[in-house]
Amino acid sequence: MKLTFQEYISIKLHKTDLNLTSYVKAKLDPFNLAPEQNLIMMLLWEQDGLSQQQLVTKLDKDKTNIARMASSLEKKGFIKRSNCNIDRRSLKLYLTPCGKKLGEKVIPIAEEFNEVICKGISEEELQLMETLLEKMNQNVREYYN
Amino acid sequence: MKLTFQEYISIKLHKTDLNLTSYVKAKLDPFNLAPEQNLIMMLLWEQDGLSQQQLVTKLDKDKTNIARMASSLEKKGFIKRSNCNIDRRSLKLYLTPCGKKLGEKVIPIAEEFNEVICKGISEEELQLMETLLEKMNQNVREYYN
DNA sequence: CACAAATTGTTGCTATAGCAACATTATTAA
DNA sequence: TTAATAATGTTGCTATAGCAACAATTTGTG
Repeated sequence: MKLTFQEYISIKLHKTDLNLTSYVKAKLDPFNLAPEQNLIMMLLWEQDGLSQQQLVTKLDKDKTNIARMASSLEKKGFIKRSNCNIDRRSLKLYLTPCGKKLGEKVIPIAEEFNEVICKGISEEELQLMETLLEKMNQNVREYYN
Repeated sequence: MKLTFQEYISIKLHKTDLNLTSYVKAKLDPFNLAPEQNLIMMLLWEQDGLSQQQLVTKLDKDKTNIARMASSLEKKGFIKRSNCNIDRRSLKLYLTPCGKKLGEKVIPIAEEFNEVICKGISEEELQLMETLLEKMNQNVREYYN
């Protein structure tokens, strides 16, 4: 079955993701915070003192990215990195006062963003969407093995 | 309403997109073709001789990216770029014999990929997913204006 | 305990992704 | 028809994104 370019679900998904990311980027620009860096901050606002490796697991990203984003966040003064006493290989990320204050401004924006994109979408539809996304992830994982 | 990190639909969408892209990347690596470059090729296999500006519109990307990817595809020998006679600002992209032959191998892979990720998902569910993705795009567009 | 293996993080590389500023060409307006 | 404006593409910048190779540290095995 020959598909047209527009028919690939992965392409639509990709475009939507880029579109949403671009919107987030614009919203966060005034705070000197890039979208992916914000994901790290979101996790730290939930739980301070995570290690880079923990962020790798939670964000499902390469350790290289995490290291560079963390370094960038440190340069901006939002976090401090310090070596873990128990495992001296490990770097832990701690919010600075500046980073904590940032959360008070940015978290409401993140929640508003979520409301905006979900407007007119029912709880059931949202739930199904999550299920389908997870199903796709699983399909890919299975195919790898 | 305070959301947990895992509850943001945009984050799940983003992760799924990255996961799918990473899979595509691995599948296309043997062909010396990056995922986004492949999108350009897909469009050219459908219709040869598109201009960079046409690709910008179809792919919803910045012209900078298109220019650089097109340049890369040209270096790899899959396409040739030539100035349009009617509008001399415009660059048109044409498949080389090598680029045409590539399509015979890669298009089946793209279709197989689509089947893999859609496994166990019904036509109705897929349709709803597309509708919801479009709805989210629309929500963002409206909020911009 | 000593050495092999795994873990954690960094550096260097390439590929997206988009903004701003610019050059060239085409179109529109006065 | 000339001048202002649009459109098309390029260059330079920053931010993801992930691979390979490496260094430092910890863990596991003999």
